[in-house]
Amino acid sequence: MSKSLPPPGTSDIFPEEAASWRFIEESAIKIFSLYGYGELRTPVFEYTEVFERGIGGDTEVVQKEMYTFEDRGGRSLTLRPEGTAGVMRALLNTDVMNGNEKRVFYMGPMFRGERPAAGRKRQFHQVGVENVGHVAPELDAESILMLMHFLEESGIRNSKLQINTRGTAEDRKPAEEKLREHFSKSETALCEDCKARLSRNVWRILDCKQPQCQEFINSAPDATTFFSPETRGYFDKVCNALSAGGADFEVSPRLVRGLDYYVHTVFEVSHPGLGAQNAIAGGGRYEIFLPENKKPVIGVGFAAGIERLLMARESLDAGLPEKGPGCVFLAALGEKARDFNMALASKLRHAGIPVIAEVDIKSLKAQMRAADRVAASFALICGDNELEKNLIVCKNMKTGEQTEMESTSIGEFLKSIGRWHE
RNA sequence: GUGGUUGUAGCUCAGUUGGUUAGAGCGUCUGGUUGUGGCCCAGAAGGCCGGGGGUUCGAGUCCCCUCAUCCACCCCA
Repeated sequence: MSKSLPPPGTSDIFPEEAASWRFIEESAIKIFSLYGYGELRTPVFEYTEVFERGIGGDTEVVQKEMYTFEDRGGRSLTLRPEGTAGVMRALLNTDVMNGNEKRVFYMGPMFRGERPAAGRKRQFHQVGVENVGHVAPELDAESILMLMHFLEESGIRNSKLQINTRGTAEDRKPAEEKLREHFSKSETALCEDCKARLSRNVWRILDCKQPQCQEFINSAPDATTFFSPETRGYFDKVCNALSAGGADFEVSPRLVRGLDYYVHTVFEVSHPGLGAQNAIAGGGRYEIFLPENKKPVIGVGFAAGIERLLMARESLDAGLPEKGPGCVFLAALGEKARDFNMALASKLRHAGIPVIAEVDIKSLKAQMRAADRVAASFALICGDNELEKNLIVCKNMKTGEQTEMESTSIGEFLKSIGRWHE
């Protein structure tokens, strides 16, 4: 076994696989652009407080999953465990706090010190979007519709969209009381985790998968019924706009998300092709407090896990768009021909034709095998005979056809017959 | 962090109750007459059997530790 594996929970993405990644990323750029979003690139690490305040100190993520370190200047920095907080921090430098709407998307690696499992890495990758600075139910709905559009573009079928409302901070207090009241009655029967959640965060009990808790979760009151008429009206508008946009969704009063900053609409998309970690995307409306800021930044957005999107695609046997033509392989017989090929390779590449040239002196048989292995669409063969007459042998690897031609016109010929310019 | 699983060639895996020079398929390389790939045939290279310790006359096989993998819980994307 190799001793050169990357650290736990990370992986190397080789070219063949990277093609699928790029497909997802390009789909994201294409679709998000259709909705007026532009890319924002923020650092992969931030001051630790950006996440502590932005995500919420009570969350699992902040408490035990962050990669935090001190830099040489004694600053406490943290590798970003999610994208939203850093984006908000960056947008603070704009006029977003004055009600001006900003639409941005991001993509890149995130880091969480969890135990790796199916669909979970320590370095994982997300694409996400944020609509910041403006509140309207239509924007919540548009964000969700954009997510579904993106999934469709990415070739991901059979996904399931669930939505819920978390209300506002004021809405939650009375609802929380009712829930605590309900679960307190059966405290001794709850699982250990839920007993702790009873005081720390009752909402999470609704999310619990332990069998012994299900009975009490099912009999729990629908928390949203305790929310204010305004909040419920807001949520109705989101649902109506979603229906109008043609989205299939399910309202799940028990959908609770693990980050503290959510208010009003929350949503999650799951896919059957994954495993225990079946959420491929999730998000919602949020109010985020950052260091030195009294007012929260408001917005709505989501993130999708690229690894999980790829798993979903794989379960569907989704193919990639047709590959372009292969490269041209330059075979040489002898050192003179090899040197000639080096110069020719440079000319062809500058003409936009991808070229792999053999640098070692070896048998033509071996070189043709190599050409086949790299899936070359043409092989150009050059030896002493050709050099003398300024010719070159051009072999079409697919048909086996072979023609001799002037070496000076080979570039034009290849461009006319190949499809590299497309 | 808690459980379980696995760890033998570049890859996928065999290795019987511990017993001589550790195997297969695929891949790679070389050949099958002069300068031609894919198919076929022949041959070759390539393994501190994850690492360390122990039991034994003898360990890839048994025991302990360690590292890593995969999966589940937790939580999330």
